[in-house]
Amino acid sequence: MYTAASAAAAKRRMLPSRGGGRQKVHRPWTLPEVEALVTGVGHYGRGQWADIKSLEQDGVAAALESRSAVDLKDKWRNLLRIAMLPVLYKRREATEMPPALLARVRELAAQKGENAEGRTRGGGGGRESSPGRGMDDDDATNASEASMPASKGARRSKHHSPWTLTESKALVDGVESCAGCRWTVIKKLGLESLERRTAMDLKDKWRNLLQLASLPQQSRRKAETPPELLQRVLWLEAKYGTARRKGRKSADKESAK
DNA sequence: TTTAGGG
DNA sequence: CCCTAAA
Repeated sequence: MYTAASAAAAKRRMLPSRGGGRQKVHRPWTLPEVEALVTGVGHYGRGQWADIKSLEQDGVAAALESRSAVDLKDKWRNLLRIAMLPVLYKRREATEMPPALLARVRELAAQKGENAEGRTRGGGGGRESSPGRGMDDDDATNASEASMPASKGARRSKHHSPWTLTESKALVDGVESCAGCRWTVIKKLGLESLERRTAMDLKDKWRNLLQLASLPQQSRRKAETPPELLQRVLWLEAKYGTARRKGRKSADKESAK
């Protein structure tokens, strides 16, 4: 909270040897900087902070030269709060922020959660055309999409692979029913929820679930993944994990348990 | 290395 | 702004 934040700030402030240069001492954002940030988000969308920082167009890169990608991310978050809950920032920067700019922020924020990337992995003819992914296909409001370079979709090999709880559950179900078989086999079970995930994705996710399940709840980020599911992960891993690594069917494990 | 969130 | 889990 504030105590921790201020404490960290104080600690930071007193540390004499902050090294060779930047002192990182609260540098209020100037209007030009904020405008550059907004322009950047308008071009690449939220995220892509590194790209925005390098955007030469309109002098965005120049204006944000002294700000790191993380700074951009933090500032955007603050701008969003100011734009969405003005009442909570009455006598602050909000008053110095041009209403039109805040309106633009809200506009960009409403720009939908961006287009989901097209996972193209492995060579096994992954067709994944995503038939019914549509939760809400309202793209009619993509007014500024035209100004956005096709940079999202082409260079989306990394970053973001938001697994939904439904997918995670499906994965656990798959592991359970497959009893120690390979990920490629689980993939072939044809679970609808796992349509857009490759065998490697399943492996990676399972690894993450395992890590999550192994961490003390105190260390867990949010409460996204239900403890019950994580519990099942631990149980299934203990039961079939070894078998999977050895490439066996573990028919004996069944009774051994 | 970069991004997302909590601190 | 910092710290750090995730990817």
